[in-house]
Amino acid sequence: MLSAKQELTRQLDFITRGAVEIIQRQELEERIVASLKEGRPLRIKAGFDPTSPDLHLGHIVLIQKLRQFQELGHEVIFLIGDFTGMIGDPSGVSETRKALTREEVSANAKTYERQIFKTLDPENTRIEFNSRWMQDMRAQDVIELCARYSVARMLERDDFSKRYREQKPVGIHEFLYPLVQGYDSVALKADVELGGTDQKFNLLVGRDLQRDWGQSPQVVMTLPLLEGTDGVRKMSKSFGNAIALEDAPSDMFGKIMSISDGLMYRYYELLTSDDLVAVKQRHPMDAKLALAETLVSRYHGIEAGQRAKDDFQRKFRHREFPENPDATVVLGAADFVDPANPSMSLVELLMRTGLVPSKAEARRLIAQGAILINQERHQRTDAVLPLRSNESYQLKIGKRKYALVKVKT
RNA sequence: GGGCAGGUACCCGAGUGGACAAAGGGGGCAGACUGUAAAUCUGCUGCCAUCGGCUUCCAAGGUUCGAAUCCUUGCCUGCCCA
Repeated sequence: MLSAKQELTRQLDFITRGAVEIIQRQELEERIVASLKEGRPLRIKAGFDPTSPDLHLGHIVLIQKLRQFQELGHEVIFLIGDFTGMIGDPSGVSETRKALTREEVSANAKTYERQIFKTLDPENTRIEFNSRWMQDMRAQDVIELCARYSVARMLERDDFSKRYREQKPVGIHEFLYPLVQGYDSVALKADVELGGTDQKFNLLVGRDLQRDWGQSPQVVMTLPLLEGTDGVRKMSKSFGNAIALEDAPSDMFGKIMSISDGLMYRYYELLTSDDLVAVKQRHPMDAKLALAETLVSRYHGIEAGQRAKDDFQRKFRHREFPENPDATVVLGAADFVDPANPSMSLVELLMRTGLVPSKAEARRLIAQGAILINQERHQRTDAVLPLRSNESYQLKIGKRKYALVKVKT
């Protein structure tokens, strides 16, 4: 049995690992002490915008931290910002976000639950929606909430002031976002709130508002933002650089493999508990394969992880045709002018796979030498392929797309 | 309410009557190189078609042989003054 002091140290170490900033550390310590003494778990809040239905690896950094709190016996509140989602978080963006409709928000929110429980323990997770207390607010209440903050303080935010300086629009409703998020902490009586480093401002508003409402201000803990596949910007669906938890195993595997080595170590650091020193001693490619397999296994099962790895090796390392091509086209008699001597233009064939957006694009790909049929390169844009009945053709389009064409006449 | 500046392809942005499917950059795609990457280099990047054609520069009208470019109205954005 650990002494109270040892237990405190253990919890603090565990909790603060990987955190960028803790405001205030001293307060966190006091809360844990009180929690231990009273046997009352801390309420840990983290909010998520249901702006898009897919959680991605970037969210996992935070969710993993929630999990750790959970392991220590604290109460995790997974707050789905269905109300705030209709405003759109202005954090770090250079333009007004598109607001979501109520329907979109609730549809997105549903898929969240399924995804987070691959990391969190459903038994000990409280899911809340901030519409619960926000939707019944009267105009008067909203005005009172607004009165707690000043425009000057809002404009302290870099993203607002930057947009303002650049003569880009800032909607008044966007000022409401941090206020509502802060009020959520009041409504939930949060002890600790987690967020990405870009959330610092919003998180701090929570402290101010809680003070106004006579609560002791929550401890704010910020976590690093995971860079997306481009290695530069934070992972975000709207940047198109995200690896979604519900990406198909082969996609997820492929996306992880395509990141740079430097970024791979970052992913190791933020998404796994592996020893970084040991990881860096491995050959980068082996390390990357292992990372991809680990992550795919985590979200799709061990078997899927292995299959994705095998498929990847076959596809890229040995340049073999994959077991599950991206498209399969079956051509029957009706597809040919003369079924006795079936043939089809290469352009048409590419279109049939659905993997090429337009004929112009198909021609470009052909001319650039991106098309291989049964290992053989075809570079004539006007090529017409004679096909044989009951035969299959392996079509490779560019670096990573494969289609199987079956002729059945 | 008044004044001014704007709205150009996925994004940024040049173009201010014909040579404009529209410079340049970013992004994306392809090829080479590699470790499957990253970085680098090269090419491509509206759509359909065989020459050629079609639809684009906020929207709708108009002027003109001809409009992204000029005019009118509308919508949207920013700034300044009230």
